[in-house]
Amino acid sequence: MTCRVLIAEDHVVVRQGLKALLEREKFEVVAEASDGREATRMTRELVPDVAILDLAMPQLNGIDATRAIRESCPQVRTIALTMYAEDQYVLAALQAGFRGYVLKSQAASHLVRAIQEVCRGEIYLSPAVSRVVVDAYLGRKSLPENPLTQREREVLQLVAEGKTTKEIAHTLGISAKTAESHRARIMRKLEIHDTAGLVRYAIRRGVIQA
Amino acid sequence: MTCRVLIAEDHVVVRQGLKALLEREKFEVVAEASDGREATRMTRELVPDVAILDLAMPQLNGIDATRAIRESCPQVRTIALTMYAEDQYVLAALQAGFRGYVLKSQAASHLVRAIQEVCRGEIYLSPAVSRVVVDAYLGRKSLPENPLTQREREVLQLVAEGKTTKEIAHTLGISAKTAESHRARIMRKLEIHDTAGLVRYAIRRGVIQA
DNA sequence: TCCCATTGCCGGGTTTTACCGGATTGTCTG
DNA sequence: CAGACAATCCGGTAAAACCCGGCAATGGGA
Repeated sequence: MTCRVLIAEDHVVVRQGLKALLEREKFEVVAEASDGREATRMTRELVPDVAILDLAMPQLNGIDATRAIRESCPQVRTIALTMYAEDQYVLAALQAGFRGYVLKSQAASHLVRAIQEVCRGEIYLSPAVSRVVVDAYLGRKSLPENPLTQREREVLQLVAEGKTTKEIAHTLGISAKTAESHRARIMRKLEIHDTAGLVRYAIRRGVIQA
Repeated sequence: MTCRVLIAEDHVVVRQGLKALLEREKFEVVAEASDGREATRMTRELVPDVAILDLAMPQLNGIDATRAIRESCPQVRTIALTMYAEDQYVLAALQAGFRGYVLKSQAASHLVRAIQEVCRGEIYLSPAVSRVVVDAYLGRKSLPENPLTQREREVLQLVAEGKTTKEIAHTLGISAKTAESHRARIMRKLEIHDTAGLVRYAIRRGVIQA
């Protein structure tokens, strides 16, 4: 079976690299798009079997592009190709109708496999993200944005600003031990186990600026 | 002329895509690295003609990797491959000794051209970044002085990535005590006295991404 | 040539973090 | 009302981070 593929990815070098790779694997790359809007338009015109979409694209992101594609061409299956493994992206992608989710940090063979499976009507998830989905199912919770409570976010911010536990306790008018528990619970929830990780998380989430 | 190339890029799919692309163009890809440290080690072992380095890599970023490469293998020419067109990255890259600077948003032909030029001893800049360089020359715009030494920046990056002192020592092949003194010296120089502050500094300076 | 910056190493100290337990109160919701 | 969860507090331990000295080899620049 020859599988007709569309690639949407804003970095041209990367996109052409993917194309070379897929062609070597005997897929037929029928179109390349630089942004989500172009991707939806080309999909309508050419109706590929599979559309591979980067999530981070100008004009229209991959999530919304898939929603658009599912409306106009429901028979076209889409695969997300991204560097993000965080649950908010994964769950949002699945809700939008992606049939595959592949991390850029995985080997190319994963992408090849994903295309084959999705083309056959199956679902393909990168191993690292399967866990996220199972967790979400078991918890019956599509974690909204932020699993942290108000109080925990306050503590997170102060930690990320470089305050010691003692200073945090003083600022919030609680005991040092309590501040410590908050910090510990934050770490458990986020599965981050060092201060540096908390700081990076806080910056990514916009809790503080670098 | 066959050009022996090393590719360093942390996202495996992207890296393998680039490899497929370059091999189609008859370059010989002699090595692939997932981080800057691996890239410098492989460069020493295999001495390629050209090393293509992503700027954003774990363990050791592309800028510092090029510095290291220029010390141990000055005959190896390096090309930066990145999504960043901001002057701080471009100028820092040139100061570090990169002979080529290609944006991921450019067509693959630019990368091919860059490899050919650089291999021949020339300099290659993506059109969009040439402007930055000329501006900097005309305006005598230079980067804010970075008070840290190469070694200190390496330690800083690892600290900001959440590595413990012991892990840093192991990574760099030095004693834990030495790693500790580096960290202490960094803190004294920058007048930053906590990990969180170091992480924010590292992100501001582009040593790591959030 | 002499000096200084850099890098690496060591001892010995205090403070803070990270992780392990457990407990109480109030609120909101099914 | 029961159960879940948020927020608070507490004790203990081992590891790590932080801070203070000093010392030695190196190699390049004044």
